[in-house]
This record gives sequence, structure tokens and C-alpha cells, in this order.
Amino acid sequence: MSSSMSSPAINADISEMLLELGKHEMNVNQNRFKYQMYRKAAKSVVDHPKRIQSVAEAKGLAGVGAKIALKIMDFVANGSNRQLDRVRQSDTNQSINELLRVSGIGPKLAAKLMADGIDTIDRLRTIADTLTDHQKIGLKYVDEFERKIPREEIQKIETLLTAKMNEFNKNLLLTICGSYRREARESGDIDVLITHRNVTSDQMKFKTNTYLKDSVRSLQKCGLITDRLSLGDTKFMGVCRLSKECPHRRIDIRFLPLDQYFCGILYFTGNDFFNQQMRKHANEMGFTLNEYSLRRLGLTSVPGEPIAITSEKEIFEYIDFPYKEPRDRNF
DNA sequence: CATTAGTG
DNA sequence: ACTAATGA
Repeated sequence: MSSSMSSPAINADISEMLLELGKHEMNVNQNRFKYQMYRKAAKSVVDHPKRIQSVAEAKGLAGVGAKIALKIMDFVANGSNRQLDRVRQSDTNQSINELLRVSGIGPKLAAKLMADGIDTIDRLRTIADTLTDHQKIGLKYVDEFERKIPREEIQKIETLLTAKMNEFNKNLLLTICGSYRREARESGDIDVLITHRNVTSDQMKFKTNTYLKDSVRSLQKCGLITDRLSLGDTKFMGVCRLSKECPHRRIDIRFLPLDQYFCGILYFTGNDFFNQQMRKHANEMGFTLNEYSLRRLGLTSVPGEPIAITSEKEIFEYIDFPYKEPRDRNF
């Protein structure tokens, strides 16, 4: 879900190696700056229109300095890059990546675990009692969470969700966003947005409503939701399972006030590139668009009050951006 | 970049 | 209050 449409990925392999190196800097070396360096370099590499052939050409790219240029050339000359190969093989890299498969475990904990000699998921199990609830659940379902979710399964979950929500409160609206809404054949997780027919953002500033929690309870009661990773007033992260024969799935449910619902749907439907372009277009048209609202830009360039939105389509109309069905927002 | 959990 | 982790 991340390629440029103009010049069909001529340097894709190079940018992948860069991204992998960057990820390693992040996860293993905890160096977020180098991580960023690699990302920007990777980006300018992908959308460079022709295959990179010289260090000069490489170094001319934004974010590519002497070091990265060398790595690129190394990669171009041989089919690979020595540092990358070495990094891939390093035991700590492998162990950390294994540990990172567990939801709730990030680079910090992974490093600490390594130091304590916990370098595999099996060993992690031996100290499961020291983990947080989130991590325990992540551990319990590591394999299941890595499985893709067929659209048909999400469809069933959707109708179930809708039914439960309605039976429990007629004024709740829901939309499953993400790649599912874009009609992908399968998705990595389930991203649900809900709102209430008459809850506004202003009132949410004061009274913290319980619609999300109540919804989660009823979904728990009916057995669809099996575990909870976290639950606040506006965001639930957890686990659901359609039926005994299905794997457990990651599901997120967020509650939005009605006046932010459509911008939210738009945003969470993505994909990222589509969002970027749409936002940029909004700017050209003198608006600012984000996950919460569409606002008109004053000549001073300061955003005014959020424009009242009552459908996703309206957003397109305001900034006159040709409407795209979710299915063709895969930029 | 904002929301939650957990700790001290 | 701070820190880690998710996610999009």
C-alpha cells in the first residue's frame, strides 16, 4: 500500500534497504534521528525518476549524504549491502524483532529483556507474570494477530456490530474504516468509528460520556469482544473474535462527536497518500483539513471556525476535490 | 500527535 | 508527573 504511481518504483529495492536500515536504527539502536534520516533518504530515492547509478547522482538527492550514498552504491553494484546483511544476521537484531512481534512490547522493553537474557518469545512466556495486561494479551495472540482478516469476516463483524449497537442505543452510528472501507480483500485489523446522533465536541469538553464504555460492555457481553488492551472515554483498543473457528482479531473503536465524525471517517479511511494529497489540495483552496475538522484559512493564514459537515462528500465539495469512492483512494 | 496504562 | 507503546 505504498507506491508511487508515476514512475513505477524504479528504485524501490534501494529504498526498501534504506527503510530496513532505518528501522534497525530505531528498534535496535534506539536512534530515532538516524531512523528519520533513512526515511527521508528512502523517500527521495523512491520518487527519483531513474535508476540511481553513481554516487554523485545518489548524493544529489535530498537527505542522502556521503554515507548513505555509499550504501546505495554498494547495494546497486552487488545485489545487496554489507551492512544490511550483517545487521540482518545479528543475533540481537533477530531477537529484538522477535520480541517486537508482541503487541505492547516496544524497543525499550525489548532491549531490557535482551539484557536479562530473554531473547525469544518462548522465554518471554516464562516471565509472563511480569508483563502488563496488554503485553500478556499480545503474547497470547502473537500468531493470530499476524493473520490477515478476510473482508467477508469483517463484513459479518460489521453486521453484528451494527445490530448490537442499534439494539443498545438507536442513536449510535458506526463506520468501519481503514482498508476494509476501501474494499480491500483483506485487512490487518478492524478500525471502527462510532458517534452519537446528538453529541457535539463542545459538550464533550465538559461531560465525559460513557457511550464507548457502554458499547464495549455490550459487545463484550455478546462475546464478540474477548479482550481489552486499553479503554478510555474516546478510544478502545482490544480483541474480538467472530466465532470459535475464527482467529482473534485486533479491533479499535473510537468515539467521535458528531461534528467530527465525517472528517474522522475520511481520515481513518485513508490511505495515507490519499490523505496527504487531499490535505494539500485543501490548502491550495484556502482550507485546512485534519482528522477533526475542515476550516477556512483567513488571509492571515489563520484557521477559522470548523465548518459544519454532515457527510463525507461535503468535505470534497467544499474544497472541490473530485469525489473518490473509498475503493479508489488507494494512492 | 493524541490517547491509554502503569509506576513512583 | 513522567514514560512507553499504539496507531494513522
